[in-house]
Amino acid sequence: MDRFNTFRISIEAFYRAHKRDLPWRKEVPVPYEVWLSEIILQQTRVAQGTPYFEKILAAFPSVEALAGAEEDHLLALWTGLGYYNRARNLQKGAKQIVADFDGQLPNSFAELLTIKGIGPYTAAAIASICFKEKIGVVDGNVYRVLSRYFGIETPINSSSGQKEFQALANECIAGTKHPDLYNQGIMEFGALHCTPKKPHCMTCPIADSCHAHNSGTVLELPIKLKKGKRSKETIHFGVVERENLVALKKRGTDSIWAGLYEFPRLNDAPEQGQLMAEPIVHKLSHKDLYCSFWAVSEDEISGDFNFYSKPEAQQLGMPIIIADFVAKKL
DNA sequence: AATTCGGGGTT
DNA sequence: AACCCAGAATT
Repeated sequence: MDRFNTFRISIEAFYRAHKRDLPWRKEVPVPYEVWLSEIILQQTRVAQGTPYFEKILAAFPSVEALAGAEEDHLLALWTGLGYYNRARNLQKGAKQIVADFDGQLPNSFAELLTIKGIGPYTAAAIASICFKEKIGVVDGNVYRVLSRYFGIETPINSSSGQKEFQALANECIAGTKHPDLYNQGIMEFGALHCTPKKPHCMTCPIADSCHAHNSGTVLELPIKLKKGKRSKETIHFGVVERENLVALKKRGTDSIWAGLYEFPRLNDAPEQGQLMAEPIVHKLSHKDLYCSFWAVSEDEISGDFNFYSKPEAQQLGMPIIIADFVAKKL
């Protein structure tokens, strides 16, 4: 029994004992539902993403429905989830699947990779869960579990590290009869047991053979290269109200909040305008946004904005900071 | 190889 | 305040 198989068998046993009951986990998985859930869960905790999965699936129950959706409708349902290009790419992918694959998810890792928004992780997840293909998933959980168990010190956010961990993941899954079970198992093990800060080593079924545990380096792994400090940005929003309507402007496809609606921006604090609340620091993972909301007249704003009622606005995709302002202050 | 995409939960 | 989350696209 080699080290890969010992590890894999323990992971599968853990999963059988501890698997969570999630809406997209079915006896016979539905590829569309697995795809949708995996896109939503990118860089997103299961607990945060699950309600979004439920309401987006209800609104768009099939690939065809998703392909035919109004972009603003999809983005409205996505509001608050973040990484909004996922939603836009999801719909591009749906159109691709309708056009090129007769509305059915392709059934191989290689073909799945050709779909917009599907990268190595998502392709491996769908291929293994739905079609039993033996490609290892590599997500944040897998980096942590593999680096600790096998004692890998290559930085996980380097391209060489990504290659090395993918190869290792593929070695681990190679001997299984249940690729779906193993791949979900290692993620579940990372999420529930081999956690970042307080791993449950005292009750770990594989602590005896874990390199990090035996060398006292559990909390040092995985290695991740530090990134620079977050940048700062100041934003002045111009809030123009007229007869229970408010001016909103749809953002372009570049930079943050692509395709979302927001109050038209002002270049600077306006000469004539009323500050509606103390400036808010909206923290993104890579920058801090210092946001001020100014009540101004229509001639202070420019560009192709339109006026919307509050209910109309709430049918559009908005950054959460704008959605909250519309909900509470208007 | 680096950077840029959100927002919320944990520590 | 720092870290992390069922990552991918772009430069």
